[in-house]
Amino acid sequence: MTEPTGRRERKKAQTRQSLADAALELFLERGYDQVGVKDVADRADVSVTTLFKHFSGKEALVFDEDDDQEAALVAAVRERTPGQSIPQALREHLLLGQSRFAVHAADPRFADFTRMVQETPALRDYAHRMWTRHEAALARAIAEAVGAPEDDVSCAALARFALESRSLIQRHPEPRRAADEAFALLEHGWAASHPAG
Amino acid sequence: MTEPTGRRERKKAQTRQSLADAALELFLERGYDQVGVKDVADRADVSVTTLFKHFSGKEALVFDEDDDQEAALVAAVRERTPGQSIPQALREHLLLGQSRFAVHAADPRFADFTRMVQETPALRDYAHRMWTRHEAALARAIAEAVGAPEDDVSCAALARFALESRSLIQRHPEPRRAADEAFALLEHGWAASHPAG
DNA sequence: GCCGAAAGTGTAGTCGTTGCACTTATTGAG
DNA sequence: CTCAATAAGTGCAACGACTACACTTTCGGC
Repeated sequence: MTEPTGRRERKKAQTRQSLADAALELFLERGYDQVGVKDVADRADVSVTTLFKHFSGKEALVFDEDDDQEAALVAAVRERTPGQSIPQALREHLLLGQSRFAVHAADPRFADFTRMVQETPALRDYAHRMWTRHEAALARAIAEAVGAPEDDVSCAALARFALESRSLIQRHPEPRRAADEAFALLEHGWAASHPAG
Repeated sequence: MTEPTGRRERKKAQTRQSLADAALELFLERGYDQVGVKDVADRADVSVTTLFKHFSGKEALVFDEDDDQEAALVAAVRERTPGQSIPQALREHLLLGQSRFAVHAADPRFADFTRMVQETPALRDYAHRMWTRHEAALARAIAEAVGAPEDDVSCAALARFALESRSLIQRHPEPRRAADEAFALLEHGWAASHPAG
């Protein structure tokens, strides 16, 4: 699967990993804002210049570059089980990620990590950005799925709202229930549950 | 109405205004990223230190601190015309701001300004932040209006989605139509307009 | 008139980030 | 095997946003 890479690429990957590890340790130890990129580079025994050759910025040190998240999102729409609505498919996709989450939730390291991300504005924002980056692709996928024009506003809105739901769900103590409510709103509308106003 | 200010406060306001003016001119002239805070301070004939006593950061130089936007948002929900739904009230509130927009759209200066904001990531993000900052207050207002618990997820979701709609609407060539579609989705749900998926 | 508060100044510093010129190691081709 | 191209890594100097500090000036209330 992950094959015959030369010594060069191996060393490169190793350096990258050292940096990521050093960053995570230090950030968890002292807190993100209390750690300088110099500290991270030092612990990884690497120069600051090298650090920035591997990561686009300080925040990127703690997030994996997941190029396939976009593909997974699009697939969730395109290959949803027949008869299932798009909002429902997206809700399930989100909960899947959420549960992959819960698996590791036992590991206290992981819990501390997500806590730190949520409490550090720079990291919170960065994570949100990485996630909502796929809005355009998702909007296109939805439009294609229902045969709407590529720039249809409803589709763009659904894409935006669905992606925004993630942080809504994540900060809730009971993610599944939160997801159900948020996506019920998207699916059936405000009027359905609040006829009064 | 807003008078009896001493010479002190007048000078302070004047300094602030000089800075805002200098910043706007320079940013429109050369582009946001091509201008340093030093340049702005120099043109306003003020030290950099003073600049930061008046503005929390470089981005804040071009935005008015509107403390009443939150109040207006809450009022739009609380004092909506009887029989009007909350999403509709919010749609109208957004379009009102949008039209106050259109009034000035004739001024080419203003058009250039908004173009610059949309094209400069730092400013786009800052504006978005300033706007969505009122999410919690809006969510509370909605919850109160329908008699739901203060932390109700549907209300929080509606607040988030309504606020997010703004940028969706703003980037659309036909704002009114975009607003209608986005808020129709919120009001009646995806299923209402897309029974197929 | 006096005194404290508040506006403004200059300097020096931190921190993230980049550019540059350089060394070193790996690789592929002849 | 050799050599040159390439890419990783280094150290230094710099830039730009921003802050801390110690200081001067200027109002405004008593």
